Amino acid sequence: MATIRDVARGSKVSIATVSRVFNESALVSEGTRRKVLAVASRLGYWPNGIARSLITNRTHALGVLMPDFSGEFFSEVVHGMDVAARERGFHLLVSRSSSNAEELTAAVRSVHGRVEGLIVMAPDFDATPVIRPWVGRMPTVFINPGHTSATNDSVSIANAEGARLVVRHLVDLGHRSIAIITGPEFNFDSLQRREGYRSALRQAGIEPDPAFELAGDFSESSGFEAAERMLRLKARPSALFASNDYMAVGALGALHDAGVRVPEDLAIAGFDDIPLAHYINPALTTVRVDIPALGRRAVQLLLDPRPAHDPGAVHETLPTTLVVRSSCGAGSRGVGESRGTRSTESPAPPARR
Amino acid sequence: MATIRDVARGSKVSIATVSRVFNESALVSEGTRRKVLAVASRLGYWPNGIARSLITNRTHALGVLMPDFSGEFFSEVVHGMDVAARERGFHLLVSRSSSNAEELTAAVRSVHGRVEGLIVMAPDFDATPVIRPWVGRMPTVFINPGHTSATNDSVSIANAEGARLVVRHLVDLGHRSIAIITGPEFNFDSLQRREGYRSALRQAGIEPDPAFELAGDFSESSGFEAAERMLRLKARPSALFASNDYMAVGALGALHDAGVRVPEDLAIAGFDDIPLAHYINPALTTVRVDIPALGRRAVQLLLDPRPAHDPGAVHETLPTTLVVRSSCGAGSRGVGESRGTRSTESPAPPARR
DNA sequence: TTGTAAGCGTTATCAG
DNA sequence: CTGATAACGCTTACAA
Repeated sequence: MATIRDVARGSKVSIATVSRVFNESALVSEGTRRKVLAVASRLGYWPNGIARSLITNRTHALGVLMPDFSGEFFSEVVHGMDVAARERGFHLLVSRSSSNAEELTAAVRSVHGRVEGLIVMAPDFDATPVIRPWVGRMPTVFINPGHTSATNDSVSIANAEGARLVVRHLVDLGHRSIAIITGPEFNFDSLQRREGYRSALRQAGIEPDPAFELAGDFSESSGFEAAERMLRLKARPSALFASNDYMAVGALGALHDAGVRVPEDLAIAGFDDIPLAHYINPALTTVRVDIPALGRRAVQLLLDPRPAHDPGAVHETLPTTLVVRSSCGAGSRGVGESRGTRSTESPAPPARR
Repeated sequence: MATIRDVARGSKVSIATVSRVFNESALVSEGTRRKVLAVASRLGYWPNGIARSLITNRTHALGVLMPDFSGEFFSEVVHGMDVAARERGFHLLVSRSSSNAEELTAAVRSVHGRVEGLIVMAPDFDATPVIRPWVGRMPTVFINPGHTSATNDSVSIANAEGARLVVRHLVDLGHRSIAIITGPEFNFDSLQRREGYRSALRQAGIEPDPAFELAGDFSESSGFEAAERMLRLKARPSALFASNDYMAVGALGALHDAGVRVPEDLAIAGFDDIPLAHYINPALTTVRVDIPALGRRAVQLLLDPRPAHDPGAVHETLPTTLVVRSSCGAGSRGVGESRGTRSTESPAPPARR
C-alpha cells in the first residue's frame, strides 16, 4: 500500500510537496505537480483518510444512531439524511443501536472521533443524559425525542396535532365513539398521538373512554389483534384510529375477517401515510408526515451554519396534514382510481428500484 | 477534549498504561486499573477511534456504495447488511454514489482508509475496472454486478431464472402472447429478466415478438405508460410481465383506467415481491427474492473467514421463487383475505415502525 | 506490572 | 516554490 513517502521518494520531492499536490495548494510548480501526480497514479496512491482526519480533525462523516434500519419509515428518514449529507460532502456512518441507554452509550463511544456530528433517534427513552458527556465535542441532533433538551437541537413530528386532525375529522363525520390503537407503551410518538386523540375528544365534548384505548405496538399484527379485541367490546365504537398505518392495515384484516365493512360499519384511520396507505382497499385516511424532511432537517441543523446570535437549542416540529381517502367514508374512491384523479388526492408514492 | 495524555497525567501513570486499561490488557494491576478508569471517567475520556485505527489498521467499518438509498429494495438490502455487520461489530459507512464510474471512483477514494471492505452495487455499469486499482487493499463484494469479476466476490439474484418461472406459469395458464415491460436499458437486472423472458418463450415454442417488449425504467409511472402503449397495440397480448413490481402497479392503474379487467381480460405479473404486491388489488403474482439476504451475504463474504484453499472469487446467486396470487387468474383471493389464509400464500410483509 | 519511545500516514509550521 | 520536522492520539515492542 503506497504511502505519501513512496510517492515522495519516487518523484524525488519531499512528502510536504506531495501533500501540497493532493491538497491543491497553489504553492507548487506545474512541473512538480505533474511529476508527483504521475508517480502517484503509477503507484496507485491516494491519501489515507484516517491519517488525514487525525491531524485535520475532520472526518466528513455524520453518525446516525437509530433503533432499527428497516421499514419504510426508517429508510425514508435515512434517505433524507443521505441526500442532505451528500450535498455537503458528508458520509453517513450508520449504527443501529439505540434501543436503550447502554447500547446508545456504546454506540456513541464507538463512533467517537470518526464523526463530526451525531443524529440520534431514540423513540423509547430519553437520550439526553447519554449525550450529556459529549456535549461540546460532538454536536448532536435528536430526531423525535420525547423530551426537549436544553443543549441539543431536535426535529420532531407534530404527533399530537396530527392525531387531533384525524379525530376532528372523525367527529365532523358524526362519530362520537372513537377508539384508538396505541403504539408501544413508552414510545414518544405513540404517547403524543394518544395525547392528541384524547385532547381532540375533549374538545369535542367527549370524555375519553379507557376501554377504547387498545394497546398495540406499531406492528401490523398488533393492529390485527387490537381490532379483534375491539370487536369483542360490549359497546363497539363507530370509528377506529390506529396510531400508525401498519396497525391500521392489520386492523383492516381483522375487520374483514369478521365481516365488518369499512367504512360502512366502522371508520378507520391511520398515521404516517406510508405508500401502502394509498393502495390498500379501502384506501386509508391517514396523517401525512414528510419523513425524508425529518432526516434532511437533522443534517441541516448539524451542518449548516447558524446566525451567530446564539438562540440556544433549536427544536423544530414538522407539520402534519390530514389525507382523506375512503376508509372513513368521506374521501375519494381508493385503489384502482386512475392516475389522474389519484394525484388530486395524494401524490403517488415514490416509485423506485 | 481529553486525550490519553490527560488521563495519564491525572492518574500519574504512563500513556501506555492508560492504553492497556482501555484495551483490557491483563498486564495491569487492579489498583492502577481502577484509578485510571476513575480519572478517565471524570475527564470524560474515551479513546479516539481515528487515532486507534491509524495504528491498528482496523476501522470496524464497511463501505456501502449504492446508486440510491430509498425505496423498499435498497432499504431492505441495507437492513440485511446492517444486521450482519452489527453481529460482527462493524459499522456501515454508506455513500450513495455509484451511478457511473467517475462517481464510484470518487466514492471509493473518499472511503479509502476508513473502511475495511467495500460493498458495491452498480446496477448500470461494470464496476470491475473502477475497483481494479484497489484489489488487494480493499476487499470488495459486488451486489448484482452485470459481469462476474475474476478478482471479486459477488452476490446476485437469479433474475433470468425468476423471469422464466413467471413466463412458464403464464404459458401453463394457456397464454401464448405475453408482453414484457423492461427496466432501464443498461440495467443488468432488467437485461437478465428480459433474457429469462425470451428464453422461456422459446422453450415454449413461442418466438419473442419485439413489439411485445415495452420499454420501462423500473418506475411506477413508466409501467403506467408502457401499459397504455400496450393497449394501443393492434394485436394485444393476453398477459403482461412487468420486470418489477412498481411497474406492475403502474400498469394495473392504466389497465383499470382503460376498463381492462385483471386477470379476466389480461393477466399481469411482477418481480421482486415488494410488500405492496401482496396488498394491491388484485394481489400481484410475482417473483420473490430474499432481498435482505443479498446484503447479509455480501457482508458475510467480506467478513467471514473462508477455508484456506483459495477457490478464487465466489459468485453467489440467490434463488427466486414464484409467488402465485390472483393477478394471473391462478392464485388465491387477494386483498382482504384473512390473516390465516394469507399466510399459506405468502408471509405477511414485515410490519415495523 | 509499568514506562520509554518508535511509529501509523498525514498536515501544518517554519525556514530557506 | 520546496524541505525539514513537529504534531495528531493512539498502540506496541522493548526495557526496566
